[in-house]
Amino acid sequence: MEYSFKEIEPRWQERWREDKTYRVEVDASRPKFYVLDMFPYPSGAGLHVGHPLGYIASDIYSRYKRLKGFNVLHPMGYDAFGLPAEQYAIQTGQHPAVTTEKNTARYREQLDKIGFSFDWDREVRTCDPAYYKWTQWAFLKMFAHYYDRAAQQAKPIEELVARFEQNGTEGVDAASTVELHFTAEEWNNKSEAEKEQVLQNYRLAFRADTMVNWCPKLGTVLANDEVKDGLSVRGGHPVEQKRMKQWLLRVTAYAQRMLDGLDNLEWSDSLKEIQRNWIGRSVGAQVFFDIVGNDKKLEIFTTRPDTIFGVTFMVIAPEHEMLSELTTAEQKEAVEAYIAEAKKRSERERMAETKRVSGVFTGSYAINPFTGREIPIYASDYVLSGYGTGAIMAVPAHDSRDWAFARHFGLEITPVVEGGNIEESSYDAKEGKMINSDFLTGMDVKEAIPMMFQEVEKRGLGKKLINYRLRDAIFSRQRYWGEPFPIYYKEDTAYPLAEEQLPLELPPIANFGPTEQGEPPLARAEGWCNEEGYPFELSTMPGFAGSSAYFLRYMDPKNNEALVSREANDYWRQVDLYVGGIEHATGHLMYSRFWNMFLYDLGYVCEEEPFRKLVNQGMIQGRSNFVYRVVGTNKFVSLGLKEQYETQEIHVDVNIVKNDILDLEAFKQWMPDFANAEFILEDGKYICGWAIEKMSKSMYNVVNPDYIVENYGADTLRMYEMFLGPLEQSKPWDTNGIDGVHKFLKRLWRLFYDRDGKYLVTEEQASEKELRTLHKTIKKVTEDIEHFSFNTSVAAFMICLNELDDCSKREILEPLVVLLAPFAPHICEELYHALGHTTSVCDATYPAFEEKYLTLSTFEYPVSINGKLRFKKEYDLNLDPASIQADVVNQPEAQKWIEGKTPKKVIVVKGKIINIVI
RNA sequence: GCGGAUAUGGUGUAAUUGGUAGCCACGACAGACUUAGGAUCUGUUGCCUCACGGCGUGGGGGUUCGAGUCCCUUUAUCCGCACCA
Repeated sequence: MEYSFKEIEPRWQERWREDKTYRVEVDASRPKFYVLDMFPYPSGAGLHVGHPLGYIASDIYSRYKRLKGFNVLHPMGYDAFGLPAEQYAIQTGQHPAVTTEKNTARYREQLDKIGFSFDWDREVRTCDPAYYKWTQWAFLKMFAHYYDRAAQQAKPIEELVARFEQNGTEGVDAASTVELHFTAEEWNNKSEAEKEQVLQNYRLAFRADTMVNWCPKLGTVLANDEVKDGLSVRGGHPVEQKRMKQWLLRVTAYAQRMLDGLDNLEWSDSLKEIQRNWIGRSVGAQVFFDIVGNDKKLEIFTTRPDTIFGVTFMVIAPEHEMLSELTTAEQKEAVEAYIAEAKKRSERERMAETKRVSGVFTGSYAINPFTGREIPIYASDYVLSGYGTGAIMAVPAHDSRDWAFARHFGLEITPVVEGGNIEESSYDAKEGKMINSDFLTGMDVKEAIPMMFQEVEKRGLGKKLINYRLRDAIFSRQRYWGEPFPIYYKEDTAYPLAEEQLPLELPPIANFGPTEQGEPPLARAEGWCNEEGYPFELSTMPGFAGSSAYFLRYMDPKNNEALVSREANDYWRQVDLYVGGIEHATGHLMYSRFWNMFLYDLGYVCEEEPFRKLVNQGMIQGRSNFVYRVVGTNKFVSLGLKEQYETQEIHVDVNIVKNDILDLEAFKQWMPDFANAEFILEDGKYICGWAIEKMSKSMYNVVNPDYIVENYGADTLRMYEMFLGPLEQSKPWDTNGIDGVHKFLKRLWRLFYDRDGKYLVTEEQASEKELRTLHKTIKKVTEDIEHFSFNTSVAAFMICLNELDDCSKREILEPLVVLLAPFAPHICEELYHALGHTTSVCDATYPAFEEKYLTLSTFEYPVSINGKLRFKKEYDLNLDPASIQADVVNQPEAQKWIEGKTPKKVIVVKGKIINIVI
């Protein structure tokens, strides 16, 4: 009987579905473990072989934990709102819900074939009203709260209103868009709309008129993490800066907590570093500079207050609100020309030309508060309006950008720190002795910085301040296929829906593009207003809204009363292991931490951080194959001979190439153009060229998991994906090599059944050697799983089989099958039952290794003498190292090399003699 | 420019964490069984050399009895951030 995966795998998948083998419930008697995958966006292209990599790893870990006695929550769902379905809808008129449903079914079919242990009863879809009710609910909560910085916590907005009514802004320390000051009287005299206007400055979900990333091609605004190099991440369309009124989430309120929280997470250092950079904390000083002939002061932010004696000019951003006021009559024309030019340049150009120096003198002067000198104020786009105060004090001697600017405009460069050669470049390092700096002169930079923080405060010039690069997240999209905002408008004032009115369902429309007036598609919806006729918000929520709390919903997916019940949350708490791509570092992984912290502040969840341990699987790249057409003919020349001809390189479908050898018949049938192809072969074969590229349809290098399952089985696919290399490393998919893993499973099968289907397993006692092999394997595999080193654990199974040498003893095979079950569940389930069990291998007991089998016997070790002699001898581990030394020295073999001399030194490491020095 | 990661046979990789470099596979070569093989099994396979032996973990240097592993330096590739004051 042959190993027939085609028969075995569907049979067990069916059985698992019927028996609900993977259903999981709260069970206080057992320890819990929560393993989560990043849920997929169901795209029309279906899964390729790279998508399941992380899912397979997490599935192995889930199954392993289950065998170890944990109650494992391992759910799956779909991130179903999104751009591609909507773009498709605009082109075809087909409703995104229909496309999404179709794609989801296809995904499910593909996932099922791989044999995952998901509890599908807990499936969530972000586009399901019963699900997005809770996305809208969280939004309403954010709308109804502000962030109290003193208490480091979100609090109800009513508490803030009460404080305003009592004392105005006096004593209020709240996260806000701009710092406001008013008295209780002023507050109480405001109209309802005016009060709301003020509150928008504090709400955690708020509407503001800000500079946003506007993508004209997509017709929507985008968050910072959705833009890269001035292009939209989805589609690669140009993005411009535009002032618009948009909904935002005040994620900046949580900047410090998100930064601090990283320290206690088991995430990779590189991922933590990306988040730290994205938050971008910097400690500096706010300093106010007097302006000549103006009562107002110019506020700047600097991290180098120590260099203040070297300030020779000031620079403000072209968008700075004081620019027109600072511009003198003589400079008006030049400044306006500069602003006009700066506006014309796209964000992309501006970023590409960072070396270009441009700017304009405003005509005004500021006064250096320490030297009393008058210094010119310039405007330049190298100063960003969005960071700090949009104004800087320029220290050309110690900042390379200021240096370039000073050189360009012929401004003075005064060194204040010793070091470097300021004729050639600025000296930016934060080390050295201070010079030309009055009372700082002679000090070290490291002493001068804290000294100046004090001095600035003492003189009333400003104060120490912490700045973050993190921006509030733009939360509205001018799109259809997303969660509607539970918001309606009276005049221009936003009002929340009552919780009881949720979910506010997406209305049906027929045309999915923006209106002629440029309004979002929801403007086309009939009766898109509340009972009183007040219109609802026309934008919808962004993609990250639905994925920000889905891990909580899995804990209690059918609850209609709460996002997650207290009972379920208290049990499952947080995700113990999260597996997914690093591309979500500054998007989803930031937003869901924010979202979770907010719910934590409100007492809805019991853990501040959502994901305790996170593993980033690497990307699977494609491995493309090429054929070489002789130019102007229909002849194709094999790789080794192509230098003799003038050839054209053509991508060929990797599925008709094996081990880089082209299947000639399949090639002829592949495309009509090649039906009459002729070949110039080498050794009777056509050898293709290859290259590592992104896996994509246009490169014909997409390998479909169904294809692998069809030809080798799910168990082979699972093991081969793990065998390919370390989980976290990016690597190309190469179907060559899959035979090795497949052969392993066939050999395992052979230990149970011979060719004629005769059952071979015996009750015979295992030998010492066999037991050693088994226990060595258990130890190795267990350790490797714990370290997510699945490639080496697969190798360990292969070594085990090599060493076992056709052993068909139950004593060995039964533990082995359980050990292998997380990797190859179908065949192991089959073999486990063949051993006489009637329950699932998922409920077996994980085999423990016994140390005695590993340590009882003697072991081999090497000895080298002066790096020359190498010989082996077996010793008992329990022997005293000293006696081993004596023994080795006295051995004739060793003596021959020592040649009668007394060794100077015998080096023993962990009871092993490593070297003898004569 | 700043930050992070990686570099080992023809290929994917491994290395008890400072201790015989190349485990486990793929591929290749040879053989066995076969009508046949893209099945199965056995053997060989880092490089140079008939061999003895020598060389070998991107390059150069260092620490050490001993370095793929630690330190310095350099090159290449990938990733993240990018006028962040």
